[in-house]
Amino acid sequence: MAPLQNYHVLADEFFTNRPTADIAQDLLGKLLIYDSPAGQVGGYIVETEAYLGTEDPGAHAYQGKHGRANDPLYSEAGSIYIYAIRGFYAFDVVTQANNEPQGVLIRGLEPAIGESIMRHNRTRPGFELSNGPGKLMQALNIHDTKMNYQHFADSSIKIIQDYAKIPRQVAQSQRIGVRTAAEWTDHYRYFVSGNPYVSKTRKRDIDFATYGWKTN
DNA sequence: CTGATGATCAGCT
DNA sequence: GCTGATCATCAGT
Repeated sequence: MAPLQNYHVLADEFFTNRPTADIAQDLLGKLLIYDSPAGQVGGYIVETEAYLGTEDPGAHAYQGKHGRANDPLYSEAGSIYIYAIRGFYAFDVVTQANNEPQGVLIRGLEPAIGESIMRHNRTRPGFELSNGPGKLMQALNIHDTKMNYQHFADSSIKIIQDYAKIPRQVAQSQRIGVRTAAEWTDHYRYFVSGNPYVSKTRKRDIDFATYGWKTN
């Protein structure tokens, strides 16, 4: 797909007024684009995780934790929250109203725009381009938190409503790298079943014919 | 190919 | 100093 000039970012209402778990599922198939210094890059969201605020033992805002690093989570819906983890960076969309620190972690991207630029940003071959939260940030060439607090309406990163794909089947699992009580572990990671850019996908589970998208 | 292990660094205490 | 919403490597199928 060639770089896009005409599109509509997802409205603020997309990120409010319903459970963050629902928002995380509806983000699958949406196109994320980034106007990087090297040119426009982007891809389809294939894996997400929901983080549900102060009650969620896996969330950065658990028990009201609130500091400089996670403050963007407390800002308005549709804002960007980037954080550092073990030498890498990861990317969240903030959901719900101000001061309601919920968000959706973007964990996998199927490249669609500027793939050659993304490949140049990563040394690993094949699907390892962007099948994980830290990996996709390397592919986008984002290595800091400077875009924190920016809103999709006026950021060089955005998630748009045009050109979206529809998953044939959305699968769910426990969240990766989060170990908490059982009631919080089962249902908050969502992914396009059969898509190879989903992290931890086994080769035999890839649907090479459709990559897990509806084709008609 | 798959599962386990060590590396690594920003942010908090 | 310590702690991860992780990644690349390696040894065993």
